[in-house]
Amino acid sequence: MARLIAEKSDLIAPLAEVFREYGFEGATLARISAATGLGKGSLYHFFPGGKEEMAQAVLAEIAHWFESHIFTPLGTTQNSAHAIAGMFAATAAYFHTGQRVCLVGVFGLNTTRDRFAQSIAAYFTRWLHTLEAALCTLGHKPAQAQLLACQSLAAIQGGIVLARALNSPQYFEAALTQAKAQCLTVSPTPHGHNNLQNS
Amino acid sequence: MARLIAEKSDLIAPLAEVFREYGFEGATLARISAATGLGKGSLYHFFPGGKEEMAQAVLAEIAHWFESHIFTPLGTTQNSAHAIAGMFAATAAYFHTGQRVCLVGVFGLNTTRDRFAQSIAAYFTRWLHTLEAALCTLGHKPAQAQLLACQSLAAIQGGIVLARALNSPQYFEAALTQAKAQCLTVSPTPHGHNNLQNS
DNA sequence: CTCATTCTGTACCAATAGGTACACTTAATA
DNA sequence: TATTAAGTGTACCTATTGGTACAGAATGAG
Repeated sequence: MARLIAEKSDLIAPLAEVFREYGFEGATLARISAATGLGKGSLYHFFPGGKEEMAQAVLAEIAHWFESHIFTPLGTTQNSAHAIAGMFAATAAYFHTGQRVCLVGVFGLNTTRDRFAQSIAAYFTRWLHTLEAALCTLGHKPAQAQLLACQSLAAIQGGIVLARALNSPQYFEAALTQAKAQCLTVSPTPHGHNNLQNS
Repeated sequence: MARLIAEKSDLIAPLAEVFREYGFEGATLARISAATGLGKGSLYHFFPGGKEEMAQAVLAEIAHWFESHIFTPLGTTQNSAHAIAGMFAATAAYFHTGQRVCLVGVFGLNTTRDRFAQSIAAYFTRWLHTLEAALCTLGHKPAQAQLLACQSLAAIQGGIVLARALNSPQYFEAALTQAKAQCLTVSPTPHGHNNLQNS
């Protein structure tokens, strides 16, 4: 069997950058071709379904990355304060402090949402629920945990919007520190199972 | 002088909706034509500069709307608690509780930003500074006011992303109530000029 | 070396993109 | 009612769009 000259997995990263920069409609095959260094022939060899299949592959890769780098650590790290702080740190790194756009969020904002509704919804619900569970473990009341998780994801996404719009990462950081502080400050702990002992 | 059959001002609203739904690149002249009910001839009569001029006109109208409905009230309303609460309410109404996208934010997320960088930056800086001033008037310390303003705008923008992605306004509301509560809860007021007297 | 498979470049396609040219209609004014 | 400017529809232009077809190059297995 012939060795693969170009690996499909090597294409995901440049593909993702093109979709991020130009959106789904603006990501023309010419731009994709330039970013990957591959002609249409190769592109359609790897992705017979065209742009739609390319975007699906990118979304799948993103889902996989977040699963192993964000969601799993968030759900398994013993010290939940560490887990949550780690999530904020990993997120800030992934999004280049807001200078790099969230592809899933961007796809959700225009009609591209209709094509990828399932992947988009899955991404955010998974994140929301994992964070919520970690917040409960930390000692937040369930209702409060739900609210904090929602607020935190909004801060991340909104921080990206502001940082991009004003072309400065400081706005991402400002939005994030507030959310992070609120997550890690557990209320007067009436009966919650607080485990801040060794953070 | 002949009366205008179609008024330029009547075109802004449908134009804005097309740009919101499809983004700048996805807003084709065919879609614009369908949304406005005007053919290319009329469109280019009103906007000789084409799509770019249309988008600029929409951004200008948005800037004007926010100036009179959000920024001016925020800066002039005597009771600053009322002013800030009013801003949140007006914002939620404008964005249809997160179901309607912020065109300025969306434009900032992809390469469209480069075309309209000035309008985009002006929109957010104006909002940021006006809110910051109102928060100071309320009694927040300057540094805290700056942080809260940034956090609030991030909550709004992030709330839109979540509400769109998950197709439910509840996420917008969740993100907003937290931010609003923090803005209106002024810290133990050591020497700040708090004016919550008749809210 | 041979061969089957994988990969790639080129040529091609119909459809649509944004934009222009211009003759035509509409309608307020004088 | 004639004039004049504003507004409109249609035809047309070139460039680019996503996508297909396919011959040929690369490559490891036998």
